[in-house]
Amino acid sequence: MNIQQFLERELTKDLVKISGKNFPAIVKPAQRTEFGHYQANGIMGAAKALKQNPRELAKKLVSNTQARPFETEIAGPGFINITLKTDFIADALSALRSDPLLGITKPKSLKIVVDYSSPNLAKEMHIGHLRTTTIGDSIVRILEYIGHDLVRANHVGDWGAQFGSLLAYMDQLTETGQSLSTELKDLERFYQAASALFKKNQDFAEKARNYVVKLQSGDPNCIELWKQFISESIRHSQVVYKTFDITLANSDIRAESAYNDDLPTVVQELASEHSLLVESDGAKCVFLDEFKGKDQKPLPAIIQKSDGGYPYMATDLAAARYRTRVLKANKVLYVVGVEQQLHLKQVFAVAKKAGYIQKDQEYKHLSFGMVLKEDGSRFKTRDGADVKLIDVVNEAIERALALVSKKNPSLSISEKQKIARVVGIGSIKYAELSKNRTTDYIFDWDRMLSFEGNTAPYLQYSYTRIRSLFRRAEINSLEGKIEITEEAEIRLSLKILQFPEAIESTLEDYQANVLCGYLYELSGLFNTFYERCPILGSYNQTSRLILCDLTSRIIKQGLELLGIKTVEQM
RNA sequence: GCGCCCGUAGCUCAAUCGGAUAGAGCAUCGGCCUUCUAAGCCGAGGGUUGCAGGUUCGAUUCCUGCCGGGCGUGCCA
Repeated sequence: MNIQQFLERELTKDLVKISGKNFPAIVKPAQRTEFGHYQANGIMGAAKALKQNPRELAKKLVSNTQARPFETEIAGPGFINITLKTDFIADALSALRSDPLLGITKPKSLKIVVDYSSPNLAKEMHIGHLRTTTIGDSIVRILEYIGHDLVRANHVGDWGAQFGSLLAYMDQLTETGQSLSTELKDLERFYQAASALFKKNQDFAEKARNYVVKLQSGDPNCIELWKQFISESIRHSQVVYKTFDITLANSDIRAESAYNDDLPTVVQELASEHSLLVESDGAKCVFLDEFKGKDQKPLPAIIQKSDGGYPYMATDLAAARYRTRVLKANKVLYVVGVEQQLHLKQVFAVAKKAGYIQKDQEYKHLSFGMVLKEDGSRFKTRDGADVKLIDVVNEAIERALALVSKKNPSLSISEKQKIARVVGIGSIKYAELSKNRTTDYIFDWDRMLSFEGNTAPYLQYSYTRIRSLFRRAEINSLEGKIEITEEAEIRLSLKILQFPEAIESTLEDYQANVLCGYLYELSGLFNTFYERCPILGSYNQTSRLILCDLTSRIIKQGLELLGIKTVEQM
């Protein structure tokens, strides 16, 4: 049950009754503890529209009480403060215990495509892929959890000019008798070596350009080399996904090249069926009024280049077409950097005109800011200075191992390693997810891998405290009345009951930091409760253990929705 | 030039889409481990929310103008 929605319904019903008009009660969680548990803010607005005194209106609303499970009180200019009765809270907690969804009401199931991670296979995954991969994976997990039908779309870049020099380099290595598999182990170095050759050696550059043509014309030898490179590169990224607990599987990959055969069709459909295509300077373009470039000139969406090649606009349109027609998606979410905003706007606009996006579908760009260095400058994409994602992950695990060894030296090596992995990976993901996704991200080892405060380890640690209690308690059933009396118990209980609200707010704009904030508050309230209220051996041990149990279930589930694991001790 | 985004405590970030006295963490300072894991808890200091106007009972939030920063702006992705 969503208490906020319950209160909203109840009070809005009453407000409509006394005002005769359809005013919402606007119920929100109380901002300060002295204001109770929730507050209704809609009375002031309603009173203004009715030209009435807000406090008078509030008085009517408050006195219009039948048997309500909450107390109301007028405050300030016309707020209504709402305090839930402890019986109500206890009953709601009881109901929650048997609910595998922890209070969430499943919405109507939709088919949702999430386009995320989508690395360029010509490069090794680097820190820039952290955001799309972590955010996308979390959104997928949350949407799936509440019952939607998810398609993970890993739209990897496996086509285009950058493969020319890679293939030429592969060819050259084979000719000189070097082991390809050895060289491909470090893709980043491989790419750098190839691009260095491209710059330095004119013959090589010529060969590379040749390879692009050969690749695009489907030359069998060339395709064979290409396939070898791609499968090696995919293997690399799957290792990163597995290490980093990302749910993307090989089968989630639908690469750019998968749309190759559709590209001429897209061009043809845009031209003949929709008359959208215009030739301009030799390129086939779609001009839409809403896009203006420099000097107010019309800005084209280039579908086919003057040399006959297809830019990613074409591929993205083909992908939209596929997602609509074949996948029949209700919703498509693109977890892509903010710098692609204009591009995606164009894709969506052209796709709508072409009927690749239907009126009842929602295509949405979930943008995120860039990864910056400490000095605020941008991580460059082609100078080879990018930090490999796998290195970040490994360093996090190392740091976590050092910390757990210090904090809990008595654990066995294998236990420490297991904990270090869970804590290290959790820290990186949480550092990313706990921030508003739309702002830029400053990459800082120390900050990212600090394990204090509002971090994954804090939540994971709270969880282990609870698990430790249950290990000590040695009980196998938790049957008994829930009795909450202490302030710390009430506040914790209320937060427990707000899990559905947290999930819903998170999904309003797909902001994982809302869920992070909720889990952090939950853990904080638990730790306060833990300090203030004795649990084992106390007069209401069972009731308190029930609170502990619910807290741990939510932390575990909530972290899982963020792609973060828990351990039993740390 | 034009379009979009951002500017909140020394630092990193919140503020549930207009609500009450702008909150956390880090850092600084002080207290709490012979009792359930101190990766914890309790407390203190720290703010003209870039600036100036406007809208209204009420603005970090909406509007206008400035200042500062970023990204994008026809054949890379």
